[in-house]
Amino acid sequence: MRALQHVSIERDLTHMNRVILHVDLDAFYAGVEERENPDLKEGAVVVCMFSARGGDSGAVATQNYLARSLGVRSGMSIKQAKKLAPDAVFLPARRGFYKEASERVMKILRGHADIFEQVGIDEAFLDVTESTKCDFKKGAEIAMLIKKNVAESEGLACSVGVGPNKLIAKMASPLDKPDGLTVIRPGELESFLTSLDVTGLWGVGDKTKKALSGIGVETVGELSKIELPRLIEVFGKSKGAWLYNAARGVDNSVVSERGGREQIGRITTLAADTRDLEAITSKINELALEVHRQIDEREVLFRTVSFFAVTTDLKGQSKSKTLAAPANNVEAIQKTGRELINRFLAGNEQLVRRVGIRVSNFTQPTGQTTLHQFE
DNA sequence: GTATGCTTTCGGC
DNA sequence: TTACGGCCGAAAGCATAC
Repeated sequence: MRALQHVSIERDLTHMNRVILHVDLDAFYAGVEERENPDLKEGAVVVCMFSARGGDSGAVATQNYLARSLGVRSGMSIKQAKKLAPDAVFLPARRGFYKEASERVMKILRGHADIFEQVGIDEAFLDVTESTKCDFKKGAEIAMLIKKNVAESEGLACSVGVGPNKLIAKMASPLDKPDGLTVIRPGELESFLTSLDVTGLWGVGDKTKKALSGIGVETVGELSKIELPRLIEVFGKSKGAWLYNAARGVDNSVVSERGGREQIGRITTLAADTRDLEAITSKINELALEVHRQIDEREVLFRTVSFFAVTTDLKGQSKSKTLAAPANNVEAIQKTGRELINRFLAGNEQLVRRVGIRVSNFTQPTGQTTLHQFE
């Protein structure tokens, strides 16, 4: 009897009272550049991806907070950024260099986590439920320690959100940026969520906002008043249930270590717009070599190949094909790539500006079923 | 009808 | 309206399977 009670309490604790941290490096690329050259901190810094067209063709990857205050945003054209911040320093992005810094930071973060999950180059989730014994005060102390460690060893600022699950931690981390720390305890969920616009929920974008608007819902508080059956009726079982839970700050998704990227691709801007099959194919073949080098390194097989194109009007389109059997040779990428290029050209009349190729749907070369047969 | 898988688009940084 | 990278993962939308 006592044992049963103990089990059920323990299960409740793990389900309801997790302590999750979301760590996000502030203006990461710009932060690394500032650390390398502290004089940069005096002014606006814009880290750019220059295209193969030369001049200022390209887009902004990220900017420091001074540039941000002038209106510069990631994704905007470099030309536009130069109009907004003519005195800023414009630097070419050095991705490999940032990756090295990222790896050192992630190593620090991993050291503070019971369970660790890296997301992209500059974000991570840490489950610290065990080591804090579900104590949010201890969670906040770990967050402060992480911020101190990352600042001292890498000279970088980060913002941390602490919450009872991934959803809340992720939503909390940007609230106090830069160099922020925001803790949201289970008892504070309702007041935190109620007045938020529905798009404030991580996972709710424009599409879902419009659909919710259609049933008279604008804020998370309003969403929480809708009955579950109604949400399932409008959004289907899975998304309806997700919305129902999210509106209450409930999220059962777990922090779990990732095995590496799930897709590997390369994309580039052509020297001039074209619809020439041979020109596009030869560029894709080059990119395929690079993609193949990476999957070779990872020692994985792929089953899906995707071709991606941006046309003169700057609209993106993709074509993909899943192979009957996993492959690992560059010829499979190139051959399928050519097939997809043909399909794309057949269905589109625009000139092509950017092209890319990517592979996904990975499997391990030695199938586990084969191993299990001998166990 | 629901689950699953595949293709395409979207959106963040 | 003008005018733009290179990635990535997730969402959306559809087809097919059960």
